[in-house]
Parts: sequence; C-alpha cells; structure tokens
Amino acid sequence: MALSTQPYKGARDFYPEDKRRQKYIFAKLRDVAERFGYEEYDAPILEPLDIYLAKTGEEIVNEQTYVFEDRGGRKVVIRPEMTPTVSRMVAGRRQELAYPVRWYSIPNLWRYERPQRGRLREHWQLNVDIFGVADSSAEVEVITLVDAVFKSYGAAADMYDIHLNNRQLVDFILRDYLGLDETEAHATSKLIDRMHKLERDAFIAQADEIVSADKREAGVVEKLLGVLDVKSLKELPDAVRQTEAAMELEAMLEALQAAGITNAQYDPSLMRGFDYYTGIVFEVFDTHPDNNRSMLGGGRYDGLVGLFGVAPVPTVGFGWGDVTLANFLELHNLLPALPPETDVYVVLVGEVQTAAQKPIAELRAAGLNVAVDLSGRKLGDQFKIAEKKGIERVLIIGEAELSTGQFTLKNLGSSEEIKADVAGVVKALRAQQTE
RNA sequence: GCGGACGUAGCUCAGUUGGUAGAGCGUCGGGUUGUGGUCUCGAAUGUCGCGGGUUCAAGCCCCGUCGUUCGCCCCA
Repeated sequence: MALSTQPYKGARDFYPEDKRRQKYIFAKLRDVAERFGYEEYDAPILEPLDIYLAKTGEEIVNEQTYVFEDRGGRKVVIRPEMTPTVSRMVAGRRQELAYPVRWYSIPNLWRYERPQRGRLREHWQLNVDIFGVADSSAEVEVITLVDAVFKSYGAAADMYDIHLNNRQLVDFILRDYLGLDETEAHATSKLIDRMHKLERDAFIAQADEIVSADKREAGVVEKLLGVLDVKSLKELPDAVRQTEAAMELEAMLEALQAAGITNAQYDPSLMRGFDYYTGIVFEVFDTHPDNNRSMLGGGRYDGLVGLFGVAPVPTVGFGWGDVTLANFLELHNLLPALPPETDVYVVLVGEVQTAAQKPIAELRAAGLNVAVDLSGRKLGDQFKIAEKKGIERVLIIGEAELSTGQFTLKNLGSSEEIKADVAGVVKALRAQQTE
C-alpha cells in the first residue's frame, strides 16, 4: 500500500500559506499580550506524569492524554494544557519573582480524542497568566487584554460575548441557598454545565433525580431554575445577590464597562470543567451561528502553585485555542490576504547569474527579501512563476541593466514599471512594503 | 469510547434501475525572438480510499478497515 500523504489524525500540516496565516494570528496575540506588559516564556512539550495527577480531574490523564514510558522507565506526558507547567515554573522561583508576575506563551498542546470542528488533537493555545494579585483587578486586566486582542483583529463587539460567573457564588447557591449536600451539589454543577444542550424538561427531570425526595418536594428544583433563569445579577434573590461573591461580579462588570467593554454579562450557567478554579470564571463565545461555541476560557485558580510545596500564589489565567480563533476570524471575514514574505522576484535574462549577484546582494543587505529565478527559462515563464507564487514585484536583470545600472521593477498588480538604480529599487520596494 | 453522514482527476463535484468514468477550476504545452495576469488553440491526468464478498458484470449492492465530517462523552 502506498504511503499516505496525510498528516497524523487530528493534526495539521502547515503549508506556507497556512503558516503565514498562523504567523499573522500569533503576531497579534504576542503584540497585545506584550502591550499589557506580559513576558513570553516557554517550556518542554514533555512533562512528568506526576504533575497532572496532582491536580483534580484525573480522567484526562487516563483517557485524553498522550502518555508513554521513556527508555528509563519514567512516565511521560505530552502536555495537554499549559497551566500545570506554568504553575511548576512559578513555584520553582516562588521567592525571587517580582509580583505581579505577568507571563504568556503560545504552546503546542496535544490531547487524545476524536477530532471535530474546533477541537483537534494538536493545537496551539495562547496562555496568559497573572500571579500575585488576590483581588479582581487581575480578572479585569486579563479580560481587557482578551478584548484588546479581538479589537486588534478588527472584530466588533457584537461578534463575541463575554460570560462571567463566580465559583464561590455557585457554591453558595448550591449549598447555602438550596441546601444541597456535597454529592448533590457536585452532580448539579455538572448538570448545569450541560444545561444549554438539554431540553428544559430533560434538565428538570435530571435535576429531580439528583436531589433527595424531601428537597424535591420542598421545591428546590424550581428554586434552582429561578436562579439560573436570571438575565442579570439584579434579578437574583436578595439572599444570593448580597453575597460577597455576587458583589465581586457586579463590581467587575462595572469595571469592564468603564474600560469600554460592553459585551460582558453574568452567566449563571457558566461552570467550566475543571475543579481547580476557585473564584471568577469566564468564557468568550462567538456569536456567529456557525461557530456558536466557547472560544476561550479561564478564571482564578489560587491553589495550583501551592501543589509544588511552596506557599500558594493567587493566580488568574486563560487559554485561547488557535483552532476556534481561526474559525472565528474566517467566519467574520477578519483575515486579510497574506502574500508571501518575499518582497521581490528577480528574473534573469541571458547568462547573467554571476554578474547579477552584486545588485541582488545589495538588495538583501538593505533588508529586502529577494528570491531569484534559477530556471533559465523564458522571461514570460519566469513571470508566470512569480505570479503563481503570489509575489507582486518582479525585478528584471539582464545585460542591459547590468551595463547601465538601471533596473526594471514591475508591479504585477498594477502593471506599473519603473527604471531605477539599486538605491531607487530599494526605495520603491520599501514604499510598497509599508502600504 | 459511542452514534449518523461521507470518501470518484491537484481542488469542487456529476455519474441515471449494477454494463470497467465525466465537467468546471487548476496543471502542462503552443499563439515566434526581454514581460505575467485577460483571450485563444491543444494535451495530460484517476488501481472510483483500502481489503474482501455477491454477480456473467460493481464507482454503484453487502461486510470489514482506514480516513474525513457532524453530534454525544469530555473539555485544557
């Protein structure tokens, strides 16, 4: 059987045009993160299995993680997320760091699961974390950063919705307001997480099954629905609304409003899967009907650094996958045409390869990206190659040009031609570069 | 891990009640000698995902397998 040319299941090949798009997307992420004072870090793609077992949610290690044994018998994981890694790194320098620590990375991550739209086995993820800030100014900053990223792509506020919730508020509602025990609360939180996927009746039926008979008869499920159905914090019952957790959310929404972010809202059904979140959680949804899913999510996790045996550090962070981000940009027509990095394609006329090296070297020394046709084919064919490669500028070098020092530079888009010496060509190309 | 749909030229797809394949785009070549894209003339292209079965005969029917895709589970 012939060898397949397809990449590994759930992973992508990046041909130059794909890589160009990724570079464009990542460049914006880096620019904005750095504009907020975040510094880039990186770490190995392999981690010891232990650091994933230490935190809650072990099933992903068993079922959805690439795990193998190295030749020394060590259990190794191909990292499925960056949070344990960055927590490990912060813990390693716990004492010497200057807080607040603002770090970001765009790691390559792997998870073993059935690929589907927006979720592949291999992906990249912008990870932004701020360590050492205990109050919600950290959350506000991080969400403002997310919003700035969207704006840097040219996205409008109605293209995405920012949803907020507070784990402590959820806990209060389940335990204190509704009076559920540990088991009921846990099961109910998992159910709430799936709320929007279920029919109303199915949701109620499952909630009925979770809570004990006496609580059900006392109307606990109706009470739960009453809380989940609110459109804003103001509609919550006073007992819930006056908790510290609810007021923290309210203050955050005001702070975001003040920062010019109008598409943030309280979402009582927002849970997020992991148990390590300790406070505010947030997700951002694409409002386009074809990509109506969570694009990124994060929140406060104050306990993870402490798992490495040092004093805990309050932390807020989020992860933003490149696959849903690319889907978002595509659906909203936010991706510009991206030509190759090459500024000019040099076509040679006659036996001038050797003599042409001098002006070519001068162009490169001036910082321009110059590709040279080496085919020796007819001029028209060389032009076709430039056209096909998507390089818009062609420079003709032949005997005449070399003897006069005047070169012909053609713009394939406008069909305009100019004649100039090397300095003039550099000038013209630079002008077009910055268009 | 579970369920549905799909898998025909590089790409998008068409292939009638089973009779060993087609279009558009793209690709390649020509329309004379230092100018691409438009136009025009011409050409090539496929073990119809792979393996097996039914049949005189399978792209078409059946089974398996791999892959793609939508959903479930789960969500980093």
